[in-house]
Amino acid sequence: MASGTGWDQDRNMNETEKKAGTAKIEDVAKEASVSIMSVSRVMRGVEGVSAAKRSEIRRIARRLGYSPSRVAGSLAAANSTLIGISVPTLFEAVFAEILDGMRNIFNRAGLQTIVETTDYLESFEEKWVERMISWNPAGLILSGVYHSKTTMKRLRNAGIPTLEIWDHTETPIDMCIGVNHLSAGYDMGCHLVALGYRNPAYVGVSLNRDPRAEDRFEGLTKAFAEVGTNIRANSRLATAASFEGGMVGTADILNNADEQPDVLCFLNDHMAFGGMMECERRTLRVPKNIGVVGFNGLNINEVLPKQITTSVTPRTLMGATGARMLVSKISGAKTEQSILMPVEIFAGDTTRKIEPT
Amino acid sequence: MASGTGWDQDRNMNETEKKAGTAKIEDVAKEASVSIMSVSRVMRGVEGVSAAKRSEIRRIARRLGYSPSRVAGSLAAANSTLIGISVPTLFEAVFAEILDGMRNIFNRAGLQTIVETTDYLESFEEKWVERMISWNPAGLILSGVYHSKTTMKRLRNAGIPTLEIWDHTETPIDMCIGVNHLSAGYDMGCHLVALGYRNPAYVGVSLNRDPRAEDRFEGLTKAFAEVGTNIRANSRLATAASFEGGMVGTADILNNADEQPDVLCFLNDHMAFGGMMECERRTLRVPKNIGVVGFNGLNINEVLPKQITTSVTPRTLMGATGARMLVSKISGAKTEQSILMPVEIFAGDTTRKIEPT
DNA sequence: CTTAATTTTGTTAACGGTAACAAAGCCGGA
DNA sequence: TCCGGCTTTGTTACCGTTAACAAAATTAAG
Repeated sequence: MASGTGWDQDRNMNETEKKAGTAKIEDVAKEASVSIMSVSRVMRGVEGVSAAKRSEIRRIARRLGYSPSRVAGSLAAANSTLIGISVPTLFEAVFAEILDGMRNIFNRAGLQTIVETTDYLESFEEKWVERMISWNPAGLILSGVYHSKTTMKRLRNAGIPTLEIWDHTETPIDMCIGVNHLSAGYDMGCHLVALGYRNPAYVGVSLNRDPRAEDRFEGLTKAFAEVGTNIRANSRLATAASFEGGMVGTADILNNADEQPDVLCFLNDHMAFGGMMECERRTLRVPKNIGVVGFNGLNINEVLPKQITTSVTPRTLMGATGARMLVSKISGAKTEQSILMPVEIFAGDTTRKIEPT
Repeated sequence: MASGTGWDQDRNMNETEKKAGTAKIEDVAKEASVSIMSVSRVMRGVEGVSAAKRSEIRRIARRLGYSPSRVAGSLAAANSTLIGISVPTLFEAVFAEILDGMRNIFNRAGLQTIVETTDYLESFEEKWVERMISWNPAGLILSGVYHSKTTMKRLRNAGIPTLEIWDHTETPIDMCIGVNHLSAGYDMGCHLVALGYRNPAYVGVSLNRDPRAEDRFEGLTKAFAEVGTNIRANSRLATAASFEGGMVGTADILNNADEQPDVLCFLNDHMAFGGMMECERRTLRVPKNIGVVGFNGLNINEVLPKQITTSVTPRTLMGATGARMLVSKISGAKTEQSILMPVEIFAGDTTRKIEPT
């Protein structure tokens, strides 16, 4: 093969493999002495090439390390295999689970996903939408139903199949699947009221950060207001929805509240766990002396000796169903416009029936 | 504006906004009575357009809802703003944190990231690499240093800046930043040996699943072998590296081991926590009756009354540094080829000094 | 007022493919 | 042998943008 000199070796490689990754359809066509179209057909797996040529072209493409350019391809064919997905954060298992539910569906449909985090910033989401649109995606997925005006307008105009997930509205940009956070909060509130709790406190994060959490808080507030209690008066906002945030917020409340609360409601299960740890540290017994309530049904609950009372949301199913909706919309089928998923209250070991005082 | 009839309104919109999202550079150019190139220049923010035209073009582009096609753009300019990132899973906070560290760096550099999960499957990673290459990315990031042969060859040939992260090797495909899992395991093993533990057990997940965990186990094994103890004889493999997996594996060991272990080593902190819960359920006191050791420095540790002894890895910093390496390589600068990050042992409350028997 | 230098604007030819259509090759039947 | 129909192969014209260069307009200098 190579004659032995470095120069010849280089030259030889130049002919057969070149800079490899840079081989284009033309190189393959030349090497196989066929037209570019034949190569294109083989690479895309469409009919109309004789078996002999087909396998010959395949072999040469492999040898040259040819990889068809999706950039050129999707420009020419005006088709896209890209799904853009925006979530606020990947630290919340919620979104990891939603994404996990989507994965298989999109893979099977041959769609490529682009995941981006917005850190709960509308402005960031807006820029992301702009960037994504310029990639001509087959579909877009946004978290929640609150977006900037520009974002909404942009998406309505763009005519790209769009799915809003996790939150719910009857008037989505295009399609929507999620839970009703307001009623999730309200239902939990009613549950607590029914148990006899009358002196609740809330620990969350700064307002305007996570609108879903805000809605749940709103629901809780309403439920307690119906029995004449104002939970809002007794709330603390930590800087992060983390274990530690829950702990710090709880410490703050327990130190400073006029009257000791009989139940602590948290933005999510992470915070609830942190808060519960703080209670135990102070030898406040849960649920004997104080109740603890989270949100989401985090899987840490599986191993806790005292399972946290929480609202269980169907994350994986939501992801999978949402992905299916989007795929079917993309393929032109008629699709459900808006799906409301149920939230179930899990009555754990951190709340109990309270005797009326 | 609109004359009042539905038809006219439609017509009006047709002229000014069209199907909006579908406006192309040509439409803007026509509307502004300038050449396509002027519009292109304005949109890209390059010099050489008079202030008057510039703002006029901007206005019209906005009105028409014009969004430049990155697909066409990157084909023509042969430049790419895409960074492909592959991680095994998003359920491990490790990877979420690494990604978080990268985010700002890439954003600031104007690079778009595409995140994909491989579920620890080499075959999946291989397909992903193939797909990514066809998008002509500016750079690629893979998790770990173990990849299929095809993947390695493909990447070496493609000439795309590639970063391997989380694990470490002196012979990366291109660049590498991570920790040495083997010595992390070994160091923790030595730490435990020094504390006096001689009867360790291990709880992880099925072999060949997570090669990094495998390496750490190897290191642990070596450290204990040096004092004549075989930890491998006393190990359990759960199906998932979760809270529950840790609990189930622990129960299995405690039920079936010939001799009760004096310390339980876990694949990560999640499993360690689950295991600790199981110990407490059995009123086995930690660390009095049994030690518990995790890996990673999960942030749940911040709130636990007993902080888990663990190896702390610099995830966020690793992500940020890795992203910087890649960016600088992309921009043609000379770059470090391989960076080894330190792992620190955190001596928590779940291990103690053991008296020699 | 010229002329040169500089800035602004426009033209042409890619970028790497695909769609749509045209041409060529192959087959059996008349 | 010739014809029509089917399959295989090739040609041409884009897809929406940018690089490179050319032309026109403007400004500065003499």
